[in-house]
Amino acid sequence: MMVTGSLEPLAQRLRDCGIQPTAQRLRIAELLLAAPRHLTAEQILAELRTAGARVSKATVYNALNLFAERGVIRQLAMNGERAWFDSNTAPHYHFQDLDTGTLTDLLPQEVRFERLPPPPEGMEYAGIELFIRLRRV
Amino acid sequence: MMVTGSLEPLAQRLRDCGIQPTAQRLRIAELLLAAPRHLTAEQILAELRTAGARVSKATVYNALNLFAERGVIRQLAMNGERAWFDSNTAPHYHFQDLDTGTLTDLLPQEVRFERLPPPPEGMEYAGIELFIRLRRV
DNA sequence: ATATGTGCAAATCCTTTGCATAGAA
DNA sequence: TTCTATGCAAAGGATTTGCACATAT
Repeated sequence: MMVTGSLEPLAQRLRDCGIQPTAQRLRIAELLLAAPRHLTAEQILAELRTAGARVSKATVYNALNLFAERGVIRQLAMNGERAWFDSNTAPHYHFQDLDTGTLTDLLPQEVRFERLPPPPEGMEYAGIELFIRLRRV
Repeated sequence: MMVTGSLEPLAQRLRDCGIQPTAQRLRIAELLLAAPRHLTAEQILAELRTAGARVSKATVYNALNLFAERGVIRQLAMNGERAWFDSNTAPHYHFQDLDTGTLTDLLPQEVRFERLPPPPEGMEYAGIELFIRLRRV
């Protein structure tokens, strides 16, 4: 798709990841990447529709999976619940409020490891997922 | 239920957690607690049935949720996938093989934090979940 | 022209629920 | 008896899939 104006940098970013910047994908990317956010697929669909966009649920899931696979966003693991998508792909970790399920980014400098195990023979690190679960006192 | 023999210590452990040691619960607990393991609900159901036990899926889920709630086992969060139940409730972390989904325990001394953030106002730590994701080189 | 993406509805997977029956206290 | 657990099948929620149509290169 031919993209002009303020969306061009976003389109280029998708192209750089080998993703065709279609209209729907741009809207989804815009939503997530405008600011660092944690959103579920349903939240994204709802926001897009409220904003008057014509998008289907399948397309939202397709786009999110594709983005995550190409490293544009990060998919976060929750206990059995729905998946959250994080536009912050820099290494960072999360607080998780057990009462509300809400995620909060930790600053990278707030967590530091003194020791980590070497990967087993023939394997390499693909990422570190760290949740600090919180409950109300 | 009246329990005798080798299952008595297990039954007592359940009672200590306020869980009635029924026949089904004992079989499920036995499966998980005989050795440290990571199992899904379906795997447990399959193992029990192969072993000739008469258990329903609902009972397996009920028991696992109850055990996890009472701290007998730990439920692990995976990316959108099904839940895994871990019989090791001591603080520890995991390797996760992204190709197979398999989890491996890390020894507590293999990970050490040099710095962790203080919990936000009015909140307290409820646990730390750490997955080191691995891929084949 | 050919490959790729989209929308819709139906299908699938995992987990929970409702309710009648069985078992424990 | 009274409370709790079990089994079954059906319901539920999140995500994927199949396929016809639309859009991109």
